[in-house]
Amino acid sequence: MDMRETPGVTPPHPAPDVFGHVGYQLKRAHAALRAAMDQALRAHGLTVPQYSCLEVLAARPGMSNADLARATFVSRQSMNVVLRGLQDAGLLTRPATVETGRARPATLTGEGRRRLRAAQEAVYAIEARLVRAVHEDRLPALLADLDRMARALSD
Amino acid sequence: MDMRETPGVTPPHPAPDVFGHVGYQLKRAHAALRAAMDQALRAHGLTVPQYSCLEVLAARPGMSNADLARATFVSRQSMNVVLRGLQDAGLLTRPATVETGRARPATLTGEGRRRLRAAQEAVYAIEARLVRAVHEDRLPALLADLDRMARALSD
DNA sequence: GATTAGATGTCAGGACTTTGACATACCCAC
DNA sequence: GTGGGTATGTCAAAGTCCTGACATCTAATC
Repeated sequence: MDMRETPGVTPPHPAPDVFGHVGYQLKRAHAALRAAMDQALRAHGLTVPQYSCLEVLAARPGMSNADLARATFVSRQSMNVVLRGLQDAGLLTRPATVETGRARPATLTGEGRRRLRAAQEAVYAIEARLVRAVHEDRLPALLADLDRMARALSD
Repeated sequence: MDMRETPGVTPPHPAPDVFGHVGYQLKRAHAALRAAMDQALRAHGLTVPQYSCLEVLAARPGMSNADLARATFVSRQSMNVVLRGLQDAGLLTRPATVETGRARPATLTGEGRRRLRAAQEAVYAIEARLVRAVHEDRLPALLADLDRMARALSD
């Protein structure tokens, strides 16, 4: 057994130090993705939260503020200002009033779809680099592992 | 071939929508990890950047402000305020002056090591949940994929 | 030795995000 | 119907982080 001068907490798996932990590598990959997306989207006049909102909204039209916040992993308040900005820019519309409940469904405008399509060209190039980086046979396994990790921490 | 009503950009791999993209699942897993760590560290009076700084510093004593910023994926300015806070709390020390260059090496104090060890107990429990979530035979492959993705976006 | 480039620490300003709080609206048991 | 629980939208305040900028220090180049 390991008899070095480590009276500390034993890590849950064999790793020489923090840099070998799953959490650290997850953070590192996410930081790289965030930086790449930030730079790519700057040319299109969009921030990452704005793009995420448009992308999710294109896949699931009619989502409410709270729905979008959960789907993009930010607070309702943050998504609220994002929606305001996109609405003022004419990229999406929300009914001023709604017959039942408080949730106002948001839908993309034509201009919103156009801007999203232009931005997707840049972002999908990044996604393609991610996909090429992993061995293509292992891509489904990677997606499954990410999903299981996320759900393991959410219960 | 796919003949649905999609005149948009074709995604780089088969996924019904955004939620199947690698980038999205990466973001989701990271958000779950961040939330879990935030909650776990609150009991120990540490923020995630503070804990990251202590953890990295324990693995590589004597790192400078810029070194720590790069290792924890924040700006030098953010790391500077983190170091100030930890220094004021007596968890690490930096020499006021240095014989050569501007970089002041930071080292943990005894109290810093004690606080880190206490916090590690909580954080390593989260890391253990991550490790259990993935099939243990695939853990090395997962770490390799995360590493390759991060490096693929950093060149 | 002077100069240029690169790296570091720090300050000021602004942008973004979160926490806390409150009012409104639905749903379900009773 | 009524009360409790839950979900939503929004406001205010605080915290966090980043971009831009500048001075300092080293090392390489001429």
